[in-house]
Amino acid sequence: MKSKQQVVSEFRRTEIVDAARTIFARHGFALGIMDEIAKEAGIAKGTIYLYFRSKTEIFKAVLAHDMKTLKCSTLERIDAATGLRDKIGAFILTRLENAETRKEFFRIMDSEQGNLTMTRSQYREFLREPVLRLAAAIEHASRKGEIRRVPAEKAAWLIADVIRGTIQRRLLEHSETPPAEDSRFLLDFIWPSLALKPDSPEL
Amino acid sequence: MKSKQQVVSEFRRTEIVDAARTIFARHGFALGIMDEIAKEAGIAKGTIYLYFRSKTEIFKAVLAHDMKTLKCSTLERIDAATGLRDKIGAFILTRLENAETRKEFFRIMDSEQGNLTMTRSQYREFLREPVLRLAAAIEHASRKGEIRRVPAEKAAWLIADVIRGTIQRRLLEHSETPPAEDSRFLLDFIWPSLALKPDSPEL
Amino acid sequence: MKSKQQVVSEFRRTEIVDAARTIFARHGFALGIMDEIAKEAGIAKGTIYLYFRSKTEIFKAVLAHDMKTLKCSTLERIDAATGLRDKIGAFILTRLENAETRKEFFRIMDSEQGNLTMTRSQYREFLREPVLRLAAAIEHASRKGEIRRVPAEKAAWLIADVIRGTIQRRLLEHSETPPAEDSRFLLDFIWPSLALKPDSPEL
Amino acid sequence: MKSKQQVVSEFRRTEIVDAARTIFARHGFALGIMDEIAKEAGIAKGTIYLYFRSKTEIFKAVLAHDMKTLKCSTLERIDAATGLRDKIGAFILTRLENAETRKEFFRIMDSEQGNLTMTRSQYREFLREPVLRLAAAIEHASRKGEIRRVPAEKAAWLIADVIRGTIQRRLLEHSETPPAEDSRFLLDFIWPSLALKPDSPEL
DNA sequence: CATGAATGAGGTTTCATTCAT
DNA sequence: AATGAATGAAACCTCATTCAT
Repeated sequence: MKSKQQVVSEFRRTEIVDAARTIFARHGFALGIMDEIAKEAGIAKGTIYLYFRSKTEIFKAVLAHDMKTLKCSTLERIDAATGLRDKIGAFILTRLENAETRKEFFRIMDSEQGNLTMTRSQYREFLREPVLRLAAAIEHASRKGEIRRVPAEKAAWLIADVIRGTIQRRLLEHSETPPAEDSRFLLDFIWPSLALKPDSPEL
Repeated sequence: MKSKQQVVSEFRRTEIVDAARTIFARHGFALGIMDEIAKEAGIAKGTIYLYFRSKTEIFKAVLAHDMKTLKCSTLERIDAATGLRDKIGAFILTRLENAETRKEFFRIMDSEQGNLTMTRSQYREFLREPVLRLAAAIEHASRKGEIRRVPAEKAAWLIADVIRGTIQRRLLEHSETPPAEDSRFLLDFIWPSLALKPDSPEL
Repeated sequence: MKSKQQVVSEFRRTEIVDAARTIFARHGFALGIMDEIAKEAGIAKGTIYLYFRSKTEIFKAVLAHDMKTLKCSTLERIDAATGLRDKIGAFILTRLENAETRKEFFRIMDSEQGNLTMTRSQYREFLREPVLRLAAAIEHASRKGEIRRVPAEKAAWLIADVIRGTIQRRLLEHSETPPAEDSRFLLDFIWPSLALKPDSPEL
Repeated sequence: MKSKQQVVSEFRRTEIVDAARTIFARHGFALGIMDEIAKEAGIAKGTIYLYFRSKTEIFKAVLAHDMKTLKCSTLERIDAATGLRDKIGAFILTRLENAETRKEFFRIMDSEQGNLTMTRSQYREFLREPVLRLAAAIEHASRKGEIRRVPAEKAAWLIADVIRGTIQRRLLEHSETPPAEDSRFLLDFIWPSLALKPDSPEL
């Protein structure tokens, strides 16, 4: 049971993280200024330091929070789907939708990598779990002879790659295409690489 | 015919660009300090300013130079190949090999974004030409009935996506796998998405 | 009604302007360094930038403030005097006294020029108003036949010139002569140039 | 007898001093850059240091040269004139004409004072001699009863003051009035302050 | 003699972090 | 707990001076 203290504290942290995400998405880490984050959060600059030790700490918190959220929702929807094709579809769609609702996070992930010692590998880590979940499903289907024999993990990463590329293009071009449409296209395009026979309709 | 002056000057610029590439790859733009670049280049800080007006100018020079180099080599090898499958293979292999020899450039491209007014979109631009060249080949084959009917440009971008993902994984995992091997795998994996029939029964 | 904030802020600005005046008077604009101004003001260098955007901004503030003060006091005392001779006397005395209490400002005005886009002409502007006020009085007396017919504005500027020269000599020689004495001498010397008859006593 | 060496060396020094005068007049001492001086002189930057030890040295040379030239011409013309009124007229006219032909020097003298330890007092020194020569003439006339009894040196400085002010106004307003005209006006205006009786009834 | 590329001390400005209120 | 003024380390850039050619 949380004390009132904790609730308030938790709330402040969330406020700050939200503000920071906006600012970092806009300017990147180095050019995202504490003053701006404070203003965005509607609090004083000094207050931030009551909740976070440093700018880097906030940055990590932003990523950690978003990654956790996104990872969970992705895993859930993969698990909820039955059959490999649907699981892959769920993976794709979830990621595209998430990118839609959390553009800022994706913009950050797109831009800050390698600078802060962890970001890039942390991102990989965050993606790894859903990807491995997908890989497991591929492996399973592969063994049961439902699809071709493919290196499951590699295949799963490639699927993740095309999703990521698609997301980037959507962000870049301010695409209005519904996620579901891009999702369907991706699935149809990729599926023949896994399927035993050309069972996908002509594109 | 270049004068000795020009040769030396050209050489200095190259030295600086090389040093800057290393530093920017290591720390990103904002955190890559001029002092460090100078030290890496083995010259004094002030000297840099004899050849470049500002830090941003250097950054642009790094990207412009590498992009041009990479773009040209990619286009050449695509054109040299005959047949769609080989062209795609050439595209993949060239990119993987380039990433091998120019790791630093890829690390930069992976990490810097739209803060510097251009980077991200400039990168897109640099990739666009080879991708469109590939798309043209796909379109051609598609019309001649040699492959499935697919939206050529989209397909080409997806191919670029899996390559990019593979490159990143290679960089991240300090992979020792020869580019040719990863290249072959990618091609085999992607090809069924384009082929009329499953022509690579065993992977 | 000013808030406490505003009072403090106002006070800081004044402190900085005062320190800057001292430093600029000592070394001029280009050679007056921010570090020194900060030290003179007894604050950290960064603090200055909370109150002024740039070094140039501070310089302008120094001049604007002093000019306004000096101009107002001069105009007031000219207006307060009755009769041309007394008005001229008021002009001279006020300027000499001001130079006494604001030596630093005069040292700056003496040394900085049109580099800073404005200074010199701004100075002219600042002097112009009192001088024109004096010119009006001369013109008036001239038309009423109280003095010789002279080009009023030119005459007023010449009076300003001898005052300026006297001020400079006083500053340079660290003169101990009371302003009133120099003032009386100047007035007696100049007056025959305006008077109808040689009515001034032998010097 | 000068050797060829010395002649050439002398020539180079003059070239540099001329260039420096132009640049210092344009930007002041601190903002007058060696590169610019070199370019103006049409030689390489390094060459300057074969003839002058430092930037300050050049500045001093500029002033010293111009002051000497101007001082000599002024003294000569004062001496050449006979009678106090003509001597004063000669002083005024010479200064106005010099200001015309050596605008740059006057612009420097107007702007750099007090920064470089010497300038201001050096300037005073340069003016002092002609002024004292004038003072001597005034003193002489005063004793002989040709003019009022006035403190000769003070009076001479005041005359120098109105000249200086006039020069500044001419420079500032890019005045097209011939020096002779301004000179005549000044003399007519000042003379009554010295004359025994109002001898110039019409101005 | 002449050059101009190279140097690096030193200047202005920014901004993460602290601390008195 | 919250504030935001103050701090000062560090970044970018300039330019007087040197020195190898």
